[in-house]
Amino acid sequence: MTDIADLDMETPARPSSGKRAQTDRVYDRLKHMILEGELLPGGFVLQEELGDRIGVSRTPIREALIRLQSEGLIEIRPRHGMRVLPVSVSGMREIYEVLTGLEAHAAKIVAERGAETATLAKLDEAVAEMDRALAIDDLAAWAEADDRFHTTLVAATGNQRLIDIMSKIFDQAYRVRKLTLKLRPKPVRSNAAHRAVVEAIRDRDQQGAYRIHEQHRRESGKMLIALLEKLEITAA
Amino acid sequence: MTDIADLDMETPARPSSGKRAQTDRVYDRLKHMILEGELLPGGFVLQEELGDRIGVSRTPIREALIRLQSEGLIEIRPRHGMRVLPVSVSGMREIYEVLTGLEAHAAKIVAERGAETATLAKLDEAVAEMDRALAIDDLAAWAEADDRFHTTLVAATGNQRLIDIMSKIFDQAYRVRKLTLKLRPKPVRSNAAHRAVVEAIRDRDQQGAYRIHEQHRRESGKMLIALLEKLEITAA
DNA sequence: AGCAAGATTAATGTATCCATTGACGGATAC
DNA sequence: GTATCCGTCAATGGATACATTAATCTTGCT
Repeated sequence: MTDIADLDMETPARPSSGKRAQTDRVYDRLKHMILEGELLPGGFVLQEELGDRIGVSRTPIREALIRLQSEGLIEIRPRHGMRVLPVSVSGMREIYEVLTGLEAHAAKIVAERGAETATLAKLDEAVAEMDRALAIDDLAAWAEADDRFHTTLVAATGNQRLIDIMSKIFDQAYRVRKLTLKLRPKPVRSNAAHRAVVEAIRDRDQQGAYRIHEQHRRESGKMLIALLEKLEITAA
Repeated sequence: MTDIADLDMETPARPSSGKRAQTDRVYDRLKHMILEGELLPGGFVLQEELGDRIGVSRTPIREALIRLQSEGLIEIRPRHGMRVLPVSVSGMREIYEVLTGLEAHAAKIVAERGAETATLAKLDEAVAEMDRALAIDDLAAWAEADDRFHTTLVAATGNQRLIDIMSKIFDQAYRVRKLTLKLRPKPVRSNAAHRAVVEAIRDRDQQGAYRIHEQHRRESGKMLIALLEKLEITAA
């Protein structure tokens, strides 16, 4: 019964355009609302209210909520509705631990296998952009380039499962990172670390890539946690 | 609006017993069927058929399927039903890459923070059990102890997100591991590696714990992949 | 015979309906 | 005044009904 042709389909392609089901649009919409802070943590919201707000019945709402819950963005509580989960300081610590381990591992893998020139170029470009942005104090641009760097690095492993996991973790951290962007010290050392990682990858230096990236993530994680503790920011 | 009391609830406790919703039971049931091979990869199964088989309407089926899909166990294809995803060789490679990176990182974290004596005892006990099982060629018992070792190690980090991610990855690998258990060479070196990891943790030797565990996972991954390639096993 | 366009059908996605159940408030007993 | 019990009610979980739509089959044409 197992068709040999099935093998290539192991990661089903989700049609990103064209006719999308209502559930998917609701999911995207809600996720956007959560990430961008239109829907804040704390209060419970009823399914019906969400339905009214988005203009759809409870069914697609429920299905979208199930997905969001399994991704750790919301909590569904039987007779209270759903609420956006706050990300506590300890939650952020968890997130950074995973981030550190997985990204450093990704750097090692990429260094081991060697990266395409196109990938290296993308990484270089991201670092250059970070420098540029930092020079003119454009934090938003810096953050964008930083994201791109990390995303490119992870994508370069070609490991879809790894990519998916990282993406979910990123989403969980998104709000906090956005909030703290303006408050954190200027990320000067960050750029140097990124550059060094690219170099290690280029040199096929597995251990170096791993060590440098791990160190970098660990430090920026520590910085962020310290910042959060100082600010007593608990939710974003 | 953000209640300070919310912080502790960040990881909502799922009531594991008591009144459970039908959706949850369907989810458990389906997951069990998939993991234990009662529902094989390859063929598409319609929602209605599942409903009939389990004795429930399509609604809870759909909701359970959404969860299973987001966990990477099945694929839902609009007019064909759902099918259990086969785990290809390359899929297994992905899984082991993640496993390797995360577990080694977990070992490092535990070594860094130091483990409770209870945890160390559990790990010791698991290793002892593995030895015992190996001596009498009881592969099932060995596998069970091996699982327990890895689960305990990851749990010892106390990082719920890490634990959840690992659990999902484990589930994905479950069928293949079960299939190959009888076919793989006797895991003699495995036990030694496990023992060494526990020692490193006991000595608070971060780097050692990381290096040994990474090496171990990497090797057993390679062995498994080679085995799969030889057998041309593509789905479980 | 082979192929294309249209009709048919079956499975889904969504809406709606209904029964269940847990939260809340008020009344009562202490 | 306080705590407890019970009744009410609202929100949910689940079943059902319905519209949509893509896959398949038919049929006619070349």
